[in-house]
Amino acid sequence: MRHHGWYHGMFAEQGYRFTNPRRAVLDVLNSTQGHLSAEDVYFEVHTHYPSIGLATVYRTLELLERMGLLLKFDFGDKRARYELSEDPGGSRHHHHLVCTGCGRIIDYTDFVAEEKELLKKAESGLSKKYNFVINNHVINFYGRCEKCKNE
Amino acid sequence: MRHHGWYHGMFAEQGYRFTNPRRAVLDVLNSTQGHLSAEDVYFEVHTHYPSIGLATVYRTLELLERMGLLLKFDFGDKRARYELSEDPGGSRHHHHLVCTGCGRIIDYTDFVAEEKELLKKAESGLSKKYNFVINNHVINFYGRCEKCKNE
DNA sequence: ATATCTGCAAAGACTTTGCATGAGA
DNA sequence: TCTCATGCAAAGTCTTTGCAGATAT
Repeated sequence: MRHHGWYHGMFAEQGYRFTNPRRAVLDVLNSTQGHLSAEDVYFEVHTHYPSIGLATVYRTLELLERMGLLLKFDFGDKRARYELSEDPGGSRHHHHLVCTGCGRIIDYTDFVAEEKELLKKAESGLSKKYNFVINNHVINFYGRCEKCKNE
Repeated sequence: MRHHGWYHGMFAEQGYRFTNPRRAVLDVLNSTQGHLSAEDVYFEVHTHYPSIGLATVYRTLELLERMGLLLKFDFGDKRARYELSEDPGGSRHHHHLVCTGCGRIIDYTDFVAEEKELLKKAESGLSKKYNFVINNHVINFYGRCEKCKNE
């Protein structure tokens, strides 16, 4: 996990300040496992720092996303979900199974090797063909979990 | 392209009525190429049938999605995007390249074979392991198109 | 010192819903 | 006929923004 000093430098380099609200949001993201909504983060932050407002949480999440530290997902319910980004190959890199019944999200790390190979191929081919620089990708599977499959 | 009779039967089977607004929405979806927002559909429908309201468009899109005729996407701007669903292997099956600069969406059909193989493998493996029935998947690439890459 | 950041409340954007009227089977 | 669908406007939900006061460097 990354430490405050590392973040501090990262922010400073890009002309941003490493403030308490930002530290608090990062601590939550680091200590909780993924797919948190903005409100989830807000509640969690709020238990430790009640003075931090929801708008600041949104602004911080947006900043972290711009800095490339955070990924923003949409799983089909209405709210955006966030998790710290990790390179494919990193130990926490994963994709998602989304239950359209109850909204449950399952992380999986299977087939990472095959995925990586395909993605590498696709990324280079597509960026050449369309003169498009690819920064990121999303793979989601949608379906019904064991609790919801019989509805 | 599917014709009105086919749709009529499809609706009737499931206890729905094949009404003018629904016909109009389907005509728009069939005659325009993908990733339309609800408002896009509304404007298009509206030129031919000014009496049809936005709420009905939303309700129709939601119904079509439930019927499995329509796919709903979120490309990271705020609004949902819709396109008629097509089985992998169908001639119009494709995935998307999304420009995070200008929002442009490029359809591509490359690497479909490799994708299909991986997806088949992943779907069967994951559904077994997690006892999860997979109905659908999304693969998106995010990056910068040639116009936006130098910003 | 001073440019950036924050909290609050208000505004914004997209989508959903209630209800009386209208239309398909 | 009688249930389902529609139109309109109002309400809902998540997210963004304006601005005065606070904070990091």
